[in-house]
Amino acid sequence: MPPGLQPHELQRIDGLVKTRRKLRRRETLFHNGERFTSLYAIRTGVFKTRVASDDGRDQVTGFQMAGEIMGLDGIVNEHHNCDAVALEDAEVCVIPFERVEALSREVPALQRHVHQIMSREIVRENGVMLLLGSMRAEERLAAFLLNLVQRLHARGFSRSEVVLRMTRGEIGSYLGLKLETISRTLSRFVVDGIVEVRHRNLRILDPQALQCIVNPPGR
Amino acid sequence: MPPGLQPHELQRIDGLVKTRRKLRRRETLFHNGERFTSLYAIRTGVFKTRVASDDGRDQVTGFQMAGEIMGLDGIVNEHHNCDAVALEDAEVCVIPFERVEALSREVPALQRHVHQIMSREIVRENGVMLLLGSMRAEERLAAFLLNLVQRLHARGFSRSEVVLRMTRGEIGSYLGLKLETISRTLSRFVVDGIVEVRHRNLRILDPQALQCIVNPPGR
DNA sequence: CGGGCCATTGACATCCATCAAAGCGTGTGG
DNA sequence: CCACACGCTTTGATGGATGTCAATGGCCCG
Repeated sequence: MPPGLQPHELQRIDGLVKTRRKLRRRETLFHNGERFTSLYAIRTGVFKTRVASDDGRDQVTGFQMAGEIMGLDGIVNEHHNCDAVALEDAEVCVIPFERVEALSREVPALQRHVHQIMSREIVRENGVMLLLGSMRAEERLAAFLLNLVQRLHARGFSRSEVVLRMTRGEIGSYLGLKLETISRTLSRFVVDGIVEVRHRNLRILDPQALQCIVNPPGR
Repeated sequence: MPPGLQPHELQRIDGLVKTRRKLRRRETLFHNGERFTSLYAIRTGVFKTRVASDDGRDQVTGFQMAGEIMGLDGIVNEHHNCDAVALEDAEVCVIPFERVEALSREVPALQRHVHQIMSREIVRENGVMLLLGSMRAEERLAAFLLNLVQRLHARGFSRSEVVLRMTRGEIGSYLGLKLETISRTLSRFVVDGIVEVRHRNLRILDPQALQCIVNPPGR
């Protein structure tokens, strides 16, 4: 939601949402190649988005959580360019893009908001490129964990405890690493007293140590 | 330029361009952290964009050429999030973003066009993530070369000959590899009769072979 | 004409992938 | 409600791809 709106504008923006859609774990919200009509705002649950190359390799391009928007990749070709899969039972708002375009012609604050959301996604992907292109396994995982708790904390969750909704393999795909490397690197963090791990429950004991791994002081 | 416009609309869109700006090789069009006011459309020349981590590592996030738009990353925070550097003498159109927003409220075709440009950039970055996350050095370089000639060909240049405007180091940064790896991999392509290389002049002898490297038949 | 950047190539090191095996949970069906 | 099976995770051993360090050579630009 864009900030600082008049009540009547707020009401109209509320009206953008056509329906809500519930998904069970593993269900896909949209598929690569599917016709694009709507954006999706996550109400509850965590999703992953992934792209695939022709020969079957795939790459997780992001993990999305409450309040985040999916489907922006579909605008350019009128067809979605990735899959969006629910990692747990979830609910999304369906927002027909035509309505977004129509209303944002009339409400500059909404127009600005849409541009910012798309720009934010571009900036996020720039960061992932930096991570994939120049960081080592330890650094990638540390950056991932910090990003995850930071986003969860912004949503009112603990600053230190996380329940991972994704598998080691999915984390690995996102970070350009194999699942064994994720597992091993996590184990090393445990030995070093940086995190506690029990299955998918993770507690960050020493966030500063993670920060140091991401940003080696002398370099 | 968006397609299918009325003459008077075309004229107004022409009016979006405030000024032009010429740059010499190595000059930067905008810096990370600089206040964002405008988008830039390339008229001539090739640019690179790059982001940097706090500790000084940097990552080339793209190479841009005539007709492409730079600066979209600046919208979200009102500040640019990367550097844009001319790789050769170049000229750009300066397009104040406020005007874009104002006019696209009145001209739906322009609004649509802006959305598509941003979405296209998101899709492009998805592809780079796939490349960085899951491809081997040979595959990355083959994909890079094919993408380059394809974009040059779309601009009326040869389908097989390229003058690389960037160094091996810059290609390596973009592809998440070291410059020695780029050099070695190129040399291997030469030995295999796939390309000819003389300094920055490159001729693709066997595009199908490159395509096969990108997309290994059995996988 | 000279200097510095860029590129090439070799030798070696390192990190991560691969292959493999075993343990643990979870959830599903009987 | 219990038991089994499958998926996920962990851990070890090994290998391969790419990074690192180093030296040389060639252009291009000044």
